[in-house]
Amino acid sequence: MVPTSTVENYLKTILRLSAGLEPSAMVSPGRIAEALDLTPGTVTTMMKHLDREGYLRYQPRQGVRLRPKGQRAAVQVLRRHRLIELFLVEILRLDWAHVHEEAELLEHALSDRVVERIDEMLGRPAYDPHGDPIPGADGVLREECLRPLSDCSEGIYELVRVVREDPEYLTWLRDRGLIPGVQVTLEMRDRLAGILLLKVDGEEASLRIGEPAAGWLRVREC
Amino acid sequence: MVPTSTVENYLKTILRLSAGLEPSAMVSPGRIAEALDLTPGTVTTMMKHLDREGYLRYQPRQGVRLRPKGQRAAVQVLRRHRLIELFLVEILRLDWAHVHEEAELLEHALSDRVVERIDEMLGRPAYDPHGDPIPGADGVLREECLRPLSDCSEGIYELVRVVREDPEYLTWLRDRGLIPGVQVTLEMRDRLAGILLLKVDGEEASLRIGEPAAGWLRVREC
DNA sequence: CCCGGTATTTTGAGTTGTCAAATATCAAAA
DNA sequence: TTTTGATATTTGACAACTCAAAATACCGGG
Repeated sequence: MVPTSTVENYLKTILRLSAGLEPSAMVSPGRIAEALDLTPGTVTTMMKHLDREGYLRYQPRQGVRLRPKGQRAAVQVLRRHRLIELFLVEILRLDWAHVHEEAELLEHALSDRVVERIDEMLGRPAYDPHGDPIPGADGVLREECLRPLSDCSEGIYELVRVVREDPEYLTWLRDRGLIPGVQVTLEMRDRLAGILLLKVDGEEASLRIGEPAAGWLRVREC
Repeated sequence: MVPTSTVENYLKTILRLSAGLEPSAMVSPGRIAEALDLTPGTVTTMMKHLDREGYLRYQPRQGVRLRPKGQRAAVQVLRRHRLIELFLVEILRLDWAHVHEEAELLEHALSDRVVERIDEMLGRPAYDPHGDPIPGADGVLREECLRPLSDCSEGIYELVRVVREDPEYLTWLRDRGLIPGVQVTLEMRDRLAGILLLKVDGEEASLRIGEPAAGWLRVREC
């Protein structure tokens, strides 16, 4: 009855892959295989299984769409994952560059009881250390429309979210004050060179950052 | 290279089963099967596997003895388990009656990094909430010789350890102030009836407890 | 010294999750 | 329309872990 951690990982990945798409859109097996680093055949097999179990709708050669049961399960995993990340940073004082990997393991091992205590202890937080929203215990996952900094024109923005887990990248960001909540000024951009010139609030010097690296940063207009 | 959580559970169980025995003693497959709730055949298969992997010495129809590699691995699991239990009680304020079950899951999912932070945060504790010693990071597991309260004669003792995980029993103990560190006076015992009369430090009334229930309590002479 | 009961091992099979490689499908280009 | 290339599915296999039940070994009493 209770999904295995393998199943949880599939569901979580499908949820992530379908974020932003219209609800009717299907996720292709290939993208799932890619995301989980599995062979396509493995994914096909599992999709049939998850369909039989009622987690999702699998239509051969079309793809897959979460059903309510799968959606609920996936959101709960996401909730655990993000609460754990915040817990590791806030309470255990772990480096934010590494908490994703840790949470990846722990998200399958924490009981509801422990998750509830953590949630309470952290004061029912709304965002994890990367700025991702933490779903409530009721399973409501609200999405915000944020813009990649790489799509913005000159102006003042609030850095809301970082959508990349790579520890080296995260360390680089933190060393330059680029953490969620900080105010950044996009002073100038050179579209031909693909470089942005930023002023990070609280930092001395301006900062040059390439378009790909700016693309992982999601901002809100101030 | 890294043991699966299944293997960790076998090793942990073998360590527990060989605690108190002389180091040359072998643990029988039957007892392992019993402890892990598996069929004997399953255990035989696994013992051969663990022998091949160098975790232990398996002698057919004799039993099994941990080798250094298996001993180390088992002690590390024990360390994780006990640190987690204490962490859950001290930091997360979970009920001590339930932390064993939680730790049983988490002990396989925590990285060394997290364990180290927890250890530090708790101030390098020596004992878990049940009074079991927590092995150091170096893998040293010291054993103390404690007496079951059911073997003691009238006198004053310190309750050091509770060697049973059953939540109902633990709740019952706590409600009567019987937690590790408390001083208890064995006022009288009725060997024929199999009942002990206790005075728990800080409690009003004396307490009657049966021999089996007293047998799970380990004490040190005051 | 054999005999019966208990503990252990063997055997054959099932489950879950995975891969490699052969095969099938489909849409877009030719 | 036919071909082609990308994507998806099928097939056969394997590794880890487990069980049920048959076969075997061991031990103590008669």
